Amino acid sequence: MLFSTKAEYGVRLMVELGRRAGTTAPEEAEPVALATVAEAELLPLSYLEHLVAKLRQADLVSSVRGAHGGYRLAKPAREIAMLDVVEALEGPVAPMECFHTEREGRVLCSHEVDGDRACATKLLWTRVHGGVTKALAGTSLAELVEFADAAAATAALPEPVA
Amino acid sequence: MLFSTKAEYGVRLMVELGRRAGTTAPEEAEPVALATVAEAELLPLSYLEHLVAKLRQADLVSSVRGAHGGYRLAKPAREIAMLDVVEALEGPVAPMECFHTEREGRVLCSHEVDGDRACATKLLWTRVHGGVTKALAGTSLAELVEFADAAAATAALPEPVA
DNA sequence: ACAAATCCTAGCTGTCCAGTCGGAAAACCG
DNA sequence: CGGTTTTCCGACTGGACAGCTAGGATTTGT
Ligand code: FES
Ligand code: FES
Repeated sequence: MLFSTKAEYGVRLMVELGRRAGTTAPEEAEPVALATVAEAELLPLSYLEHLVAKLRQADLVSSVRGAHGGYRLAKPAREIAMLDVVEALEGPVAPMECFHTEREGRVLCSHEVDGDRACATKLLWTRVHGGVTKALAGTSLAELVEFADAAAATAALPEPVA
Repeated sequence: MLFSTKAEYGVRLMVELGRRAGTTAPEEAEPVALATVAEAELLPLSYLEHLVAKLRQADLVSSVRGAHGGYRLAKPAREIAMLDVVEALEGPVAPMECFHTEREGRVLCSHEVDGDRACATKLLWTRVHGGVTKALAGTSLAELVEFADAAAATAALPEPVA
């Protein structure tokens, strides 16, 4: 059980955009060309194009076309929940094929739709689903950006000789 | 992102074994033929054979060969954590390909192994992983069995005429 | 001996991930 | 203007893996 690289790459992309924007309001930040982040993160450019398209459709990034164009965050990093990012890339997050969350948090599973019998495993998948969404929804892009900046800062320190 | 049907079917199988055992100690319970649970849960028998093999290797069920043979739980349902069940079926649970949990809970990811740079997304996947494992480890088979029994009981009530 | 069951290995079919490719449209620059 | 840089869009592919199925060998009750 794992997320695909769509999520991995897409999250990287968002973090990179967040880092370049820094503290400036997203509207004023310079758009970043996709080739730049592809080089920085060592990811295939042509693949990133597909991912960023989904992020744009979800209104998480905005684009500027033409020369000197690129992408920037559509809203400040603190207001972007990673749940939205991941769902934009991978579709609705559910632990099982048969598991569909209704709008009001009500859970449906195939066995119940069929109506024949109560589903024994629903309790388990509901808990798992809750754990994942809670972790995802409770993490903002800003947190990851800070985390990445902090890691880069310590890495940039002159290596003490052993 | 989802678990495969291996987990779904396997959990069903375990619940079924737990229900048939009832409150009797697992050693004394009659072994249940796989064909029985296949019929009860409408699952392909030949596929279940593969799944139960993994559960047996993980010492979650024990088998009795020959006529009147079958499977039973290897220990009381209350002592079986669903995390073990799922991991036996799907392998180690990790949200990403690049994400490996060391024995002491330490987390390694490919970027760090390469040593070149700190991984920006590790924070996120660590939280997700924690959410999933917490949900899975905190749920025992006994809980699911009780849940299933309760649901079956209400369903068995005579349907009030509309 | 026979039947009922577990056990084991192999293979098959579709789906989807990960990535490539080619080219169109849009905007800037001289 | 024309050329360059970029986003944008669709189609295509190669491989991996999920989800079975088939066939048989082995063990054990009656
Ligand atoms: S049918 Fe899978 S959770 Fe109910
Ligand atoms: S490389 Fe994926 S979590 Fe670090």
